[in-house]
Amino acid sequence: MFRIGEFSKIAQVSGRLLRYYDEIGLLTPQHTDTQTGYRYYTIEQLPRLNRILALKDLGFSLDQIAQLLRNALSPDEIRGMLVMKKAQIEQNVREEVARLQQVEMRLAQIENEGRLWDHDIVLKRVPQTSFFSIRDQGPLIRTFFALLDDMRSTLPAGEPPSSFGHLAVILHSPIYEQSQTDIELGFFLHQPEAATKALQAGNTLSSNRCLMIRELPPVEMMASIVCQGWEAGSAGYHALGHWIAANDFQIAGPGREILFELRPPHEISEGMLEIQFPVILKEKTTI
Amino acid sequence: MFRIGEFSKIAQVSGRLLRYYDEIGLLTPQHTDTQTGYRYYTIEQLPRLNRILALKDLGFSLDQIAQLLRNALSPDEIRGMLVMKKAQIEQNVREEVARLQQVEMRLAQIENEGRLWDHDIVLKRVPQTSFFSIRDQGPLIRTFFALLDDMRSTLPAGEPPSSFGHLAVILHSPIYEQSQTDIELGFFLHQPEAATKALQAGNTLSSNRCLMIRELPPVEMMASIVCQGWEAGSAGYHALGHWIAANDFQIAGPGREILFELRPPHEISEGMLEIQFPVILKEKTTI
DNA sequence: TTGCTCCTCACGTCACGTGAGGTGGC
DNA sequence: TTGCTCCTCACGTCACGTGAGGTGGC
Repeated sequence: MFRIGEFSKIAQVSGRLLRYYDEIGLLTPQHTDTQTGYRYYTIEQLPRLNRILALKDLGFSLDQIAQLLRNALSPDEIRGMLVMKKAQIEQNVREEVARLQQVEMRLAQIENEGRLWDHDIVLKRVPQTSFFSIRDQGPLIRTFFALLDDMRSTLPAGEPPSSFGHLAVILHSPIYEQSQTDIELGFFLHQPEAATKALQAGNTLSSNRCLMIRELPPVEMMASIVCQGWEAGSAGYHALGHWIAANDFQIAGPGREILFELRPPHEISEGMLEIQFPVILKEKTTI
Repeated sequence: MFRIGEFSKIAQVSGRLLRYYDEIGLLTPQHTDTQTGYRYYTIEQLPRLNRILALKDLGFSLDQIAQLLRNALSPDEIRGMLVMKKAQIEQNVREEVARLQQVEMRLAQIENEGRLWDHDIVLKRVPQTSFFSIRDQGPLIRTFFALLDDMRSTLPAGEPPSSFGHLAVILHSPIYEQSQTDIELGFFLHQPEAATKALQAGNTLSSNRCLMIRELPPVEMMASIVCQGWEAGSAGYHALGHWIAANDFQIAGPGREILFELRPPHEISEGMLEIQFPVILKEKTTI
């Protein structure tokens, strides 16, 4: 029998930790003096504590550890927990590596320019999103309004329901070809089910275009700038392009334009928008 | 001017987050109505919010972000923060990868044996430690007592000071060669400075052996078992050896014996001890 | 008797999420 | 007037660390 101090020294943990594990029932001392409240541990309890610490190190919560040690789980259930944990750790690794890239990028930037921020361009990660959209080709402005009309005609009362997010345009063709573009217009979806319902409502399009719901993949590095109005947006494109080149990035996919304000058609070009381009570090070319 | 709801929708964050950032002074609304308390934001504040979110994503705390955005830091200081952050993330990656290995090992184990734990053997990570030691070769038992005597003679009153940790033995030669072993005996150190002082006190050894303080490297995977007494310890060695082979590990360095109890010589072999061996996954041999 | 160890509260951590209960604006 | 949005508390999160203030054991 050891008092808490000895036991904590043997196990290389704090007394507070042992008291806490007692409190939550994870490791109850062999005996507790009812008079003094003193906790007494035995050496046979050390392996259990070691297991707890080992599982904690794997990233399990104390709650999960309690389950794992209660012997209430079948090997299959334990395997399930391990597989989930493995996937989670792999995800963590991917995230940390992405973070690392970003930090390295910032470091390079500060070497080049002496500061962390260029104008109002920010680099961020964008998670996976559902996108409810319609796509066509043609001259930029005309196609945009045609798609917008089509989209509106599918919405109840021409207004996007509250489960819809912002209006966005995905630019599938290079931006400098304004006469023959390939663009996709749609709404981000907070709850994809709501849109499915809208689709099922059976609204038909006046054109023979196709409504679709798809998942936009997550983007690790998205260079973005916010502009007020399409005129400023044009300048924004230039700034973004310059910034991307100056920081040794290259564009790695279709750009997006997010329209924060859904104004009536005649003044829609005054609304605020965000221009986004996914980027990756330019691979170094051998000389 | 946007009310908090609109601004939060534009920025894709919660209202609570904006209120919190206001509360800690990280992002104060352009204007707050003194009567109603309503917060009003402008579009010019969006880039700042985006920067905050981007830095948060890199793993900085809100406190650090506040510093970074206060423009109170020189480029050099910012670079310093980034370099530190980079090192930290790299450390995280290493840790996550080690975790991943451990989880994979557990998965293999549950496939093989149908349970997570074999007897009382646990696999754990052991951090770097300072070790205050003395080393010699010879028959195991005799050399052990000789080294222990030597070590005692250097300690004030023959007792280890409180800054010393447990007594341990490192087995530099294979354990089955009991007649001609190479062992290192010493104490783990909580505060290396204290031991340095002990060394400076100038105690000389009766033998011509050498006291040393060195850093034991961290061990990612340490297979360990706790036994009561040297007899049980002998069985412990067998169990460990069996377990290591059965789980496709191989021993990857000198083993350790940690003696938790420093009893008087005639009954020291009754004390509790932990046997440890660093292991790695056996590389798969091509058939 | 004097230290030393142990005890039980109870607050702090970090960045918000999540109600509760109440009010302003169209 | 009715919703809708906004407000301010205030508790909860997770696994303890860190005192404060008091008592038991040799």
